[in-house]
Amino acid sequence: MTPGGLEPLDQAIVQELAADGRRSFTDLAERVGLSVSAVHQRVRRLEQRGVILGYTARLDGEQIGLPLTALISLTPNDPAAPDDYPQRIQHIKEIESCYSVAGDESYILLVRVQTPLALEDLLRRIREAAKVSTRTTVVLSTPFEGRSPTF
Amino acid sequence: MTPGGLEPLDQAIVQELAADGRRSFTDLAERVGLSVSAVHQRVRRLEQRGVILGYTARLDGEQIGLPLTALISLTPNDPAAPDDYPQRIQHIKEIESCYSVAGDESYILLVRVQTPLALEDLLRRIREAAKVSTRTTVVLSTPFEGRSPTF
DNA sequence: TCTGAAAACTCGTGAGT
DNA sequence: ACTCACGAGTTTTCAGA
Repeated sequence: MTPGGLEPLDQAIVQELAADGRRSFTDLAERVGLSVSAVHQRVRRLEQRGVILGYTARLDGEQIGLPLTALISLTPNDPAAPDDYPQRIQHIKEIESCYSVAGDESYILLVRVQTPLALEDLLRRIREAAKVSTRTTVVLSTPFEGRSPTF
Repeated sequence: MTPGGLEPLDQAIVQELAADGRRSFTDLAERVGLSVSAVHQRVRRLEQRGVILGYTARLDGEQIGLPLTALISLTPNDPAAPDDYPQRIQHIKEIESCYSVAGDESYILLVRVQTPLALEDLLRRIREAAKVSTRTTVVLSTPFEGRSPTF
């Protein structure tokens, strides 16, 4: 169980911030048993090393007007074309995540839009920008999402 | 363009917090053009209404010792069984997100583990807990993930 | 890399418009 | 619903071990 390249103290800090990204240094210091300034230094170092990539508010898609979530699989039209798909589609704001995958398809995208019509338009833009075929799986509901990892 | 059930001011606040979940109220106040306490009130209300579900640090899977990401599709073994799959698998910590989907499969899971062996073990636990068949797509790389939505 | 202390800044609340 | 004001708490920096 555990060691994954990260010191126990850093691991504890990172886990606390994954669970609550707005936890104060004072609070973190108590939980991990260090002084406030030691925690401060460690968090800054974790940010600089790229262990912590950033902080975000998790939002309810329904309530922010993006009720339709979908997973889109991408298959290149021309298998010989250079593999620069992420670059070609990164400007498309509706794409939240992009995974390069092993399997029948090359990429899987997670997208959020307002309406079915917006999804149709999005698919057209993705196909044109990346010269790919798409296969779309609509998300009906999200039992849970973005839970913080345990390690 | 825009109105999705959220006031422009709330929209601006929420967008700032999606981009940087640790932004201070002072900072937010300047950006949206309100007093600090007005922003404070609005953020509290957004949290209570469930528009903001929480805050998290985004972490680098490689660096925290969970380098292997996978997408797992679930198909019920017994199509007549009650649909309580999320409940049956929510205790499994490696599962970060769970989507109920339209299509050939019933659910798609996003998971993170240390090693191929840990993935094998995880699949066994999922199949046993939920009485499902699984189809696994291994993530080779993540060009981008968890980008904040624009709305 | 840690601690402790001081200064600057931010939070959180309450009163008032 | 917003602003202003104030005390409490937090962040940030620095010297020293």
